[in-house]
Amino acid sequence: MVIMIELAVLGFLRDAQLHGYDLRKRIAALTGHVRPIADGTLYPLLKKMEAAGLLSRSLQPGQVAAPRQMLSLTDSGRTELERQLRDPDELFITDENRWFTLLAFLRHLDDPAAQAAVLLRRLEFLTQPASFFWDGDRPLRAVDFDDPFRRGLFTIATATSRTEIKWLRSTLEQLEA
Amino acid sequence: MVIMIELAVLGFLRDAQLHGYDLRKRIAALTGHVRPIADGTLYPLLKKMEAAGLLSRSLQPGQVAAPRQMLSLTDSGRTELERQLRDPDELFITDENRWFTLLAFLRHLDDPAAQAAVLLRRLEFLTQPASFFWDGDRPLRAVDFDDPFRRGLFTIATATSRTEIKWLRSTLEQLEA
DNA sequence: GAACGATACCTCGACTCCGAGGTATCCTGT
DNA sequence: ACAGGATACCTCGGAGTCGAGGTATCGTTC
Repeated sequence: MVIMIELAVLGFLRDAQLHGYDLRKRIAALTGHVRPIADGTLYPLLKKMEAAGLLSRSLQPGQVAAPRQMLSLTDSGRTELERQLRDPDELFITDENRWFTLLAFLRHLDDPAAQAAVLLRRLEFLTQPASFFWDGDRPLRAVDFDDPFRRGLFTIATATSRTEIKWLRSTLEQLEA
Repeated sequence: MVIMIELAVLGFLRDAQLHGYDLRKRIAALTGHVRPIADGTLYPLLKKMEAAGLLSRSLQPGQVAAPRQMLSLTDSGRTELERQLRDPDELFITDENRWFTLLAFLRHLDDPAAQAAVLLRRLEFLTQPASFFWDGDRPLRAVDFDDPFRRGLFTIATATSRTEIKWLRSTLEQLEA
């Protein structure tokens, strides 16, 4: 299982040096409304990433009270960010919350072709034949249900896919121009 | 952390008795394209749910070869399903994959008012003021970025929310009629 | 009879994440 | 001086999940 917030940590630190607390707040803003991240997840991860040489820390006086850790991305961290952006784990392609995290930092890939390759993966995912329910080999559609909630499921999934597919195609055209 | 697939197990078994292998395939169809569930997650969970009295198992000859376990929801399991549908964990409201699981089985709540209450929670979630990025106290919008990917993030999130909000409102009207 | 493949279920060590509880620092108010 | 609050960071035991490896059963083929 891939670490959900590692990419966010790398991405935000690529944007700018940040204090741990600030970083926490930015991650919360990006994905926390869907899925909050506990301190118990973040701080050990920061520690681990420092140990792995992905980021460095220096202690500074706090803004109001407590001292704070200034976090900076190392060259190694930068490389790791680019690696993760270029070749993201499948869950970053399929799970919306993770996909949004990926989008938030994709500009840090210099190569439009690499950016396009990532978008293509998402496009393939969204355009693959899929259904939530099957009758043997036959995918069931909204009309197969007299249940408004299952109908809603299809309606929502179809509409949201359509919107995103449109954006993906349009953005891919720009990247190839 | 709430068990992601427990609701799916309860829901599918509420639909019909199923063999473990069939159940696995249905869950995979419902949510597996986004997030596949490992056997190591499912089978111990079935065991745990049996121990908790939520489901019962009886061994049957397999369709082709190996013997299979026929799984049936108990009255207790039924009650637990209704409890989870009526008062779902917050993550089932906010995380799309889980929300879809919830929608798939919401018809098993008899009370339209209880169904409506769940939809209202999702509506509140989708209509709350939110942004992915902030500048101090100010939420940033798509126009604040010249980065096409962050712009896309807002575009996609806004459009998909709009679609679902529309469906939610329409369905709530039907439930109240 | 043995090997293989398909069906069907299981375990285990490792990893990720949670939530509760905690520590540390500084400033303000009593 | 002490308590409380806000800022800022940390740990730990428990829960959920993964992926790899495994067992069991039956039918088919050689």
